[in-house]
Amino acid sequence: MVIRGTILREARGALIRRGYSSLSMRKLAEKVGCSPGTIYLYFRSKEHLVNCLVEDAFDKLLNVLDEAHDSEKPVQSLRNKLRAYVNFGLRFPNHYHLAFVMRPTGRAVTTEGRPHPSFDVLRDAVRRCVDQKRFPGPDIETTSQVLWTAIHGVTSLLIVLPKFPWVDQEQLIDSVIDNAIAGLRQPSEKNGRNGERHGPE
Amino acid sequence: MVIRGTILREARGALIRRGYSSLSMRKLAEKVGCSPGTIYLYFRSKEHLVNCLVEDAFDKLLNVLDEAHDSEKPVQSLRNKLRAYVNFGLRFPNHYHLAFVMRPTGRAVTTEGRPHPSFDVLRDAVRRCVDQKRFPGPDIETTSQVLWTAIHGVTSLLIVLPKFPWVDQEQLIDSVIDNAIAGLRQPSEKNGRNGERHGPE
Amino acid sequence: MVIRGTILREARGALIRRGYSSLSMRKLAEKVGCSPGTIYLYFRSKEHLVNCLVEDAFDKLLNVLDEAHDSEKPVQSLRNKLRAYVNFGLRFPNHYHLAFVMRPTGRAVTTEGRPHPSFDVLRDAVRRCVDQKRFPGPDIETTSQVLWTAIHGVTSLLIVLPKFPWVDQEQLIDSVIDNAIAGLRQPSEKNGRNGERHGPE
Amino acid sequence: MVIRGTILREARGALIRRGYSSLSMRKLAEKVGCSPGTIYLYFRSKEHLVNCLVEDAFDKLLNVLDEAHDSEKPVQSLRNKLRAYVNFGLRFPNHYHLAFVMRPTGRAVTTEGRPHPSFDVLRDAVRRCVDQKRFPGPDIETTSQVLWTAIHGVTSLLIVLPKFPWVDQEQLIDSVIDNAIAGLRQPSEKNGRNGERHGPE
DNA sequence: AATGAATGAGAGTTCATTCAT
DNA sequence: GATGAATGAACTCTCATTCAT
Repeated sequence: MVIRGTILREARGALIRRGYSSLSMRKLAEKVGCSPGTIYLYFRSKEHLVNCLVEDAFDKLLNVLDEAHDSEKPVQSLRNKLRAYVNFGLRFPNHYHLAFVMRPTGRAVTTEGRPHPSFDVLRDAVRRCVDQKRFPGPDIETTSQVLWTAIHGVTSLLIVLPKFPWVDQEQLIDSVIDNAIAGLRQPSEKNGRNGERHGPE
Repeated sequence: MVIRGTILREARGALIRRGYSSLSMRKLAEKVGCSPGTIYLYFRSKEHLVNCLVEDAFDKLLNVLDEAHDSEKPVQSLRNKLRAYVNFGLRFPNHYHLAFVMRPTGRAVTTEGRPHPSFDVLRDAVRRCVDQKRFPGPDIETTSQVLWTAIHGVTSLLIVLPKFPWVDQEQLIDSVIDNAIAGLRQPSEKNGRNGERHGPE
Repeated sequence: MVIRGTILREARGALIRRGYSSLSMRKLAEKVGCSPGTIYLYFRSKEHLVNCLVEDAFDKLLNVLDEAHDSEKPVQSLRNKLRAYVNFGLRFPNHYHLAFVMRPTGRAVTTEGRPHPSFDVLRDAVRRCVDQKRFPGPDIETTSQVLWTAIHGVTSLLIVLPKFPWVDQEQLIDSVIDNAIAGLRQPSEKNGRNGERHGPE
Repeated sequence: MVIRGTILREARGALIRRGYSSLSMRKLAEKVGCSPGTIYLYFRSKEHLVNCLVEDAFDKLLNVLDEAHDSEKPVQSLRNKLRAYVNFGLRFPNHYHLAFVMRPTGRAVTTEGRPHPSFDVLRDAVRRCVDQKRFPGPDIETTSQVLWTAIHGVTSLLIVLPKFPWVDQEQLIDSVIDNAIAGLRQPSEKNGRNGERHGPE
């Protein structure tokens, strides 16, 4: 069964490097050190193989979020989850890319219209903050999605554009998380797209 | 020369729908209504064609940001730029995907280590806010990158996961932008990744 | 366009020799002297190629039957058609095999439940015999089918089992046709499958 | 040893449904419920397996012909054999197809240039008719072959072209046999392929 | 400027078969 | 006896690309 793991590992790398269509079962077999047919003993098809990769990525993410240090202070706890999310993306960029950037099928992230359990973890952490009056907003769903887009933004850009002249990476990530949470803590000023309705800025 | 534009247009659509490797020069020629060889009169290779697509995408983005309504109120002006960025991504998901999601090499987004001019537009807008004391932070570069990751996060997720059960899209985008700017306006509390150093949360 | 003919010719031979599934597009290309892809410039798929072969076979048969020497004596005319049919099978065993023995799809011989036009030629010849009182039977359709099965029997067996210790081939064919027609000329004794109902035999 | 029978049975069905080359040892094993390797314990190779199928088919046919109800009336006896032959083909189309239609080599039907014993049964029945003066012709071999081609014709066409708009099947078969025998009973008019030598037709 | 016929490489997949266990 | 993992060759078909016209 060690060969199955090898296939997954090699496939993950190749998939990110070259994209779905350029992931060649033949070349993959060569890298793995087996014959093309052998892969089909473990995976029904190329699509099945990629689906397994995505599933794995989500499972891994869910584990990471679950295990993120829980604090009695709910905001700190949320902060830990957010940071764990980004760390996961940076330590397993292939997994992250698979799950949220490449999305060969997009199936895994939403099963039948419901978000993936890993998003539930995030939402729960937000809910606890609201329950304990740390955040004003009543709209837990919106808040959760805002936070998710924030950390996805920094994670995916760092992965996809590693050569961009980023400021210090740690500082950037901290700033993103700090800023997102800081924004939540004060009563939101609703400043819609039409803009310029309030006082001088 | 009209044929060149047709090729680019059809290629752009097909590229996103099917991915780079599934973009077939033969099928492209069929859609365009010319022979396969004809494409090679305008583009050296498939790679060259795709590079041209990416360039175009960035040019288009730059135009959009430049033309975003400038206000005398610098924060409103920044807000307009951010909103224009998201709008660009949503109205031209093909371009956006090409420019910021798909290209693993990120060649176009950073030419020789320097950010693309469209990022300069964003940084300038931030600088004006700081100059006019709307934002406390002195670190313009970090602030700009934080804002970029925020709007990239929401833009790319909306594009990549259209079936996710998002809250109302306009509301989400507004919230993201509001929250990001709100966070900037108050003195940031530095709450590092080790967490739990401050008072009760 | 000469290459298309070459492909068809080589494919016909290989198809009979090795059967549909063993007809290899690669090997075919090699025999033809072109690359595998070239075949696909002329035929959409392997199935399409084989269908063309079958169509051709039927067209050829129809031609042969149409051109069979028509006599003023209707039975002689019928006899000529029957003999032409067998001759066709023996001179173009590949075509015949394709049309009536192998039948990879079986489409060609009956289009939407109707017999192929070449069967019409045979039926017309029978009808003329009946019209001119050479044959007693009123049932033209049954008579035609009986004759067809007779000549198909000898044709296909001669093709499929060339090594069987046949009596002289010409004599056999003549005997088959003679016998089939001789049987028709006398009022048929209906001797059902249960048998032994009539007088001593 | 029950497994050997299962293999043969499943193979027979698959062979006809899908053709020789599409008969997959792997899928066969799956249907049988054993591993691919197991089949090779009973059959040296795919070819060997198919040869066994053909042998079986001939054995079965021989049994059927032998057991066909023998009558004291020799023509009726012959008729019974012919009818049994057709019935065999229709009740075991897989076997029949294997034995007389599919095999291009025709190995089984002629072993070292001699006809298969099942043809002997037919010839014997003919011989008895001639011995008892029911048939005029002295040429038993030709007569036997003529009869064989007749019943093979109707049998194989009914199997190969089930969708052809045949007249009632029983009626057709009876007509074929009646007609073949009727033809034999009257002195054959020798009307060769050059035709038109005799009186008006 | 444009074509269309052609190519060689390579894609995913299935095959009959082997062999250590 | 029987297995199941593995193989290497073969499959149909599509690809980006070239080039004589």
